[in-house]
Order: sequence, then structure tokens, then C-alpha cells
Amino acid sequence: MRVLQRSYFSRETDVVARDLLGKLLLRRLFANLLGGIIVETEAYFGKDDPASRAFQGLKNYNKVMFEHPGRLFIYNVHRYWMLNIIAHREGVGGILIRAIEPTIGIDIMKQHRSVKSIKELTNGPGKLTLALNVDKSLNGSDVTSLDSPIYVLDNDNEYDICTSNRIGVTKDLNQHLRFFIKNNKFVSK
DNA sequence: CATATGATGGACT
DNA sequence: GTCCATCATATGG
Repeated sequence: MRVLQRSYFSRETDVVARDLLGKLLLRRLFANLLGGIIVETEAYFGKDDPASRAFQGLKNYNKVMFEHPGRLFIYNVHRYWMLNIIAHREGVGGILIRAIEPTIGIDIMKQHRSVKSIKELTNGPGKLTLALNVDKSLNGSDVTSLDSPIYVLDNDNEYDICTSNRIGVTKDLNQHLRFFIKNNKFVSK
């Protein structure tokens, strides 16, 4: 397996969002490796997407969205941090990682969250950042190197993919920009 | 299992 | 003061 490179993220945002399903998201935390299989994503565009954090234009907090692909964009909503990877062919765009299937470092991730069942560990965007110990300090970091705190490994497995409208947005576009693996029990509710 | 509701804090105007 | 790409809890089946 190899680390996904900048060229991988330099494609249309929705194409990359769909393509990321099944890939392995890894978080290096001190001597530990945490993470799992990406099972749910959402694509967000720029000035033509009213649900996007870039819709209102360049701000201090969202400037990573306007920079080159392959970096993390960490954004706060309510009390939680959202983990996004910047991806676009040109212009602006990012992908929200909404859920992963835990496979590596499960015991450590459980220490970060008091949950009874493993199903609840990372089945939501705010839940997985808690489990992976991700916060704003990682905003802007590169994901295209094994030395990065977070990176994504390629994975050959094939999955059936479903789509829907995005979850929780107040002004969605009239197209399906949420992607998830069919029948996977770690997809968010 | 499903749906409803209140708490929450960062960044905006 | 307002908005928000959420979550945990409580309740009913």
C-alpha cells in the first residue's frame, strides 16, 4: 500500500470524495498508530456551494480551503472538530471525513471516548476526531507523506457505494454529495 | 431500533 | 448576538 499523493487530491472534489471510500486513514500519535477504513465522506465546493465554509469568501479560519490540495482543513462546529482534506482540480473544495471503520489502535481510540460498543467509536465526524485526537492544531498540515500526523493509504478493495444529500446542512445543493459504503455498520446515523 | 431535544464553543457580523 | 458540515441523552416501540 502506498500513501496517496498530491496528484490524487488534485482532481474534482466529488470524484475524490467517492474515491476515498475504502482507503485507510491513519493518525500517528506519539508512538501509536490509530485509524481505519474511510466509509463515509461528503464533498464541499467553493463559491457556488452555499453549504461550503468557503462560500462567504476567504477568511482567516478557512484560508486552507483556498490553497493547494492534499492538506487538512480543520473546522469547528458546536463543540467538535471536523476533519477535512482539501481536494480540487482548480479553485476551491474539500472533503469531510464523516466516518471510518476502526481497524488500528482501537484500544487507544477507546481511551479517547467513553463508548460501550465499537460501533459508536468513529461513526460521525465529531466522534472520529475525538477518537483520533484531532483538533485545530492540525489545520493546514500535509497528508501526502508518511511523516505527516495524518495520511491516507491506498487500498485495492472494492465496495458497493451509495449516495445521498449531505447531512445536517441548512442549504444543500440539488445533487448527491454524500458518499458511503453500502451496508457498512460504521456509517453515521 | 427510532425520533426528539437541549447543550455546546469557535468564529462570524 | 447569531449561526452551525454535531452529539449524548431520554423516551417510546
